[in-house]
This record gives sequence, structure tokens and C-alpha cells, in this order.
Amino acid sequence: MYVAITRTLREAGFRATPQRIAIYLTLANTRAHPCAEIVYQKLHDEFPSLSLNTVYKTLQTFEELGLVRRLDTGEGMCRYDANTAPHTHFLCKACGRVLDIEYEGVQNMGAIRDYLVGYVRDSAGHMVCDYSLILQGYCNECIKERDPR
Amino acid sequence: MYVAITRTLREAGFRATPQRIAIYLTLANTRAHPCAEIVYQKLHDEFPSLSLNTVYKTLQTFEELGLVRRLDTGEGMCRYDANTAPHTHFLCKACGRVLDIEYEGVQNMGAIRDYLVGYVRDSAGHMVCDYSLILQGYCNECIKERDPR
DNA sequence: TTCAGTGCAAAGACTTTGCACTCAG
DNA sequence: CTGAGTGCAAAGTCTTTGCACTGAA
Repeated sequence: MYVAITRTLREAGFRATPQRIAIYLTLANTRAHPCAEIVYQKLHDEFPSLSLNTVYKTLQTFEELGLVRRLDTGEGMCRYDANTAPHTHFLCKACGRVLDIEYEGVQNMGAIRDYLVGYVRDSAGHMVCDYSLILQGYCNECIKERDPR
Repeated sequence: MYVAITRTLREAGFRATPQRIAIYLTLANTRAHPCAEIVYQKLHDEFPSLSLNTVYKTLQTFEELGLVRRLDTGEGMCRYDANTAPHTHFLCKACGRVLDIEYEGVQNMGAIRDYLVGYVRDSAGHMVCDYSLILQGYCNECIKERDPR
């Protein structure tokens, strides 16, 4: 992973600095969709000199390179996800976590997606390049807590 | 519409001030999904004394009352929509407009939605209350401009 | 060696808070 | 009349900008 990100950066004409590598690995090794502030805090022990500013700039660079995806969940800050494959997010109104939703069991998810994109193109004439689907509700853990049978 | 919003506010225990009514009507009479600043600017002639702050507070109140829906499109500010029925939004990367997408021609849209909500409940145990689907791409007008046959 | 990248501080954009005044009920 | 709501100013939060220094290539 270390080698991969280093190579990707260099091939894109960017320098593979320790800060960039650390920020990328932090994102790649979590499922928590952290915001810049959290990434910064996680790296503070390892990189006491790291500035929040650098985290912001780096995440912006990564987004432009397509290494990372920005999530706007309406919480007032941006979250980041190193999983750039199209997938859905679930925001729990109780604990505030953002969870991944994989439609592994949904056989025809790709077909549904293609159908809707085609519908928008044919009915309105818009070209869809990307989408963001964020579900909101109560996650399994918070439901258990409220109703511990 | 004037009477309706007045009654809705009073029934919810809120005062029907001219500012609130004007802000609601502004939102109800546009499809542009304006942010607080735009609502403020639109009302400036009619209400020279109106403060941006009041627009923010009012929109917050409306959101809590379910009169208005907040949209986070990742543009750095919140947009508002008086159409609270579940529908999709399309953000044009070229002109920046946010358009409504109605799935009128999609017979089984409700079924698709119910199926996915059911899938998330059954596979992960999360309860989905709401969702936000934002498409991104190039709108019909911007496509025409680029390629005016 | 050289300039892309970092870190610091300051500024910027959007939104919220605090408080005295006002007007809807 | 009376307190919910307004408007002003100030503060807060997240993010970006400017610039001199540093270290990756």
C-alpha cells in the first residue's frame, strides 16, 4: 500500500512526501469516513509538526487525483473516503457515524443505476457523471441500544 | 398559499410574521433551490430591513417543521427546497444549477426505493428514515451550448 | 540544487450566538 | 401587554490563501 501510493503520486507528477503517504494510509485503513480534523488528530502523534492546513491541501490533491472521495453529509464538514468505488453511505442520526452500504446482495443494482441514468438522459437530456446517495436513519447498534429486547 | 403558511405556522405554535411568510413564499415560488444568501437578496427590495440572520433562523425553523428541506450539494453552502416530497436533485458541474429530477416515467420507482430500504434493513439492520440522492453532471442547456449542432 | 510541498498565521465563507428592541397575538 | 421574533454585531466553525522555509527528486 505504501509502495502503491508512492508510485501513484509520482506517476501523477506529485512528490511522495511522508505527510501525503501518512494521510493516504490513514484514510485507506479506516471505514469511519473521517473529516480533515480527525485525520489530523490521528496523525498528530506520528507527525507532531503536521499542520491541519496540509491535511486540507493534501485531501484536495487526492480528490483531484481521484484517490479519495469527498462526502457531504450535511453535518457541516467534509468527510473523506479512500474507497472510490461507487457505494452508498448511511448516516446514523443517533451516533453520527457514517457507514458503508454495499449492495452485494442486490443482483441488479448496476442495472437499476444504468436504468435511472438512462432515464434522466432520455427524459431531461442531462448527462449524469456521478452521484451521491446518502441514507439517513438509525444504525443497527443504536437500534439495539434503544430496544435491548 | 399565504393563508396556508400562516395557518401552518400558527398551528405549530409559531408566529406568522411577515418575514417568515415572505421567506416561505420565496422558496415555494422558485425551483432554483436557493441558499440563504439568495433568499435574502431576493427579499431585499420588499423588506429592506430584513437581516440575513433572520433568513437563517427562519429556514432552520422551517426545516424543523418539515416545511422545507435542506440540500447539501457539496458547494460549501446549504440550499433549501420547499418541495418536501422525496425527489432527486441534479447538480450541473458547468452552470452550477440544481435541477429537480422527477421519476414520473419510472413506473416502479417506489418499488425500487422500498426494495433498497428493505435490503439495508434486512442485510445490515439499519432503519432508513430518509435519503438524499444528488446526481452530478452536465445539464441539457450546458450540453447544447457546448455542442450547438 | 531547485522548486513542490509544508507549516504558520491570517483571511475568507458560511452559519450561529447574544442581546436589546419590536410587533404579532 | 408580553414574550416570540427581529436585526445588529460579534463570534464560531470549517476551509482557503499567502508566504517564507524545507526537503524530495
